[in-house]
Amino acid sequence: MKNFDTVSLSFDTNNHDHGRCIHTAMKVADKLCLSRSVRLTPARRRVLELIWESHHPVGAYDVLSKLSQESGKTAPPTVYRALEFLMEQGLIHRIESLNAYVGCAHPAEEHAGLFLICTDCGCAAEVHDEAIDQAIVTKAATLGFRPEQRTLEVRGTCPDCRPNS
Amino acid sequence: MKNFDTVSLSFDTNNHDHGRCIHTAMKVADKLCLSRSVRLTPARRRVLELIWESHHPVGAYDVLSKLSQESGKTAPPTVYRALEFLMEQGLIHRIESLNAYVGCAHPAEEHAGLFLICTDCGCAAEVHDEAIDQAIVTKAATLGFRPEQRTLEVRGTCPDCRPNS
DNA sequence: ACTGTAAATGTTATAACATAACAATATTAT
DNA sequence: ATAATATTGTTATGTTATAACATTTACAGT
Repeated sequence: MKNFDTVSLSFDTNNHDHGRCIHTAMKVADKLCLSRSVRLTPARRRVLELIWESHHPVGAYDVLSKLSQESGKTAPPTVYRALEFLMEQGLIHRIESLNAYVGCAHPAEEHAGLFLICTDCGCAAEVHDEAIDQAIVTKAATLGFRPEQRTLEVRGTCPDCRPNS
Repeated sequence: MKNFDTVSLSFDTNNHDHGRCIHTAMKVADKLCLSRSVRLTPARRRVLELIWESHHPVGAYDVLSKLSQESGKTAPPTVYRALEFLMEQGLIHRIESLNAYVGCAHPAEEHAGLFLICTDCGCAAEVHDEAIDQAIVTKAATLGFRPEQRTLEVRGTCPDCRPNS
């Protein structure tokens, strides 16, 4: 049921308490970095917050321009380094089909996610499904392929954007 | 068994008769375009051939430079237009995680593929699996999400590159 | 507290990927 | 032949990402 909750939150961008959403994400990030003895520096932390400002995947240059607005001239490497760190720590995911980044709702757990991306409102929900994982692993094994990392992005229409039918 | 054959071909880049591979792909493309009354012009055809030169996904600018070598100065839009056309016709697929393009082995059929990409040799095999398709569709339905298009790319090690274990 | 080392950040430049806009040419249907 | 449409050429620019090297900051050991 937990996954479903996550998804509900993600899709329901107008009605959920997103401030709380961000707050929780940041607390989890703080705790996680502390426990791993890696440094969630102010710059990295701010980038994470900016990404969490919505459930829409955010481009690196969007982050960059916000950063520039609030902290004066900032160069791309600043953002990309922060993104790289956050990805390594599992705090964000990259949406390959959008060249954009989105906060991860449960960074502590190892996971291979599935992103449902609404082409109407632009929101992206990260969900998990054992049956999908299993099917992919099985298929790969059949072919003698050893999977290491994966990208699964589904574009379509989310429940909030769908004319009720 | 057909999928397995396809995959074997794709992974077995050194041993299969790739000339034949290309030849078949081009014939299918010709036939398909004819049947659809769309024009596989020389430029488009050549781009398709270049992409089929290997089972490795090819970047747009790789295609561009080959085209420039053989036909004199060529500009990016030439390549991107051809790629767009070939994608529309299902003759190639885009690998989002690599910003690269790869030939489609069965362009006539509607399909949502899965790409197994070897991080060692760089080859990409397109496979299909009913169980995976089903699991994704089911999950989406459960969440009220209407899927329209999807990207599924698995990076890992292919059988040819794996130390026999 | 001092200092050497490693980590992080700043800075400049450029690479890599992609499209907008408009002109010219080729194809097709009539 | 000609008008309408599709394709290609051309120039410029937009977007995404990284290389390379300088500087600053944090931290561990003394």
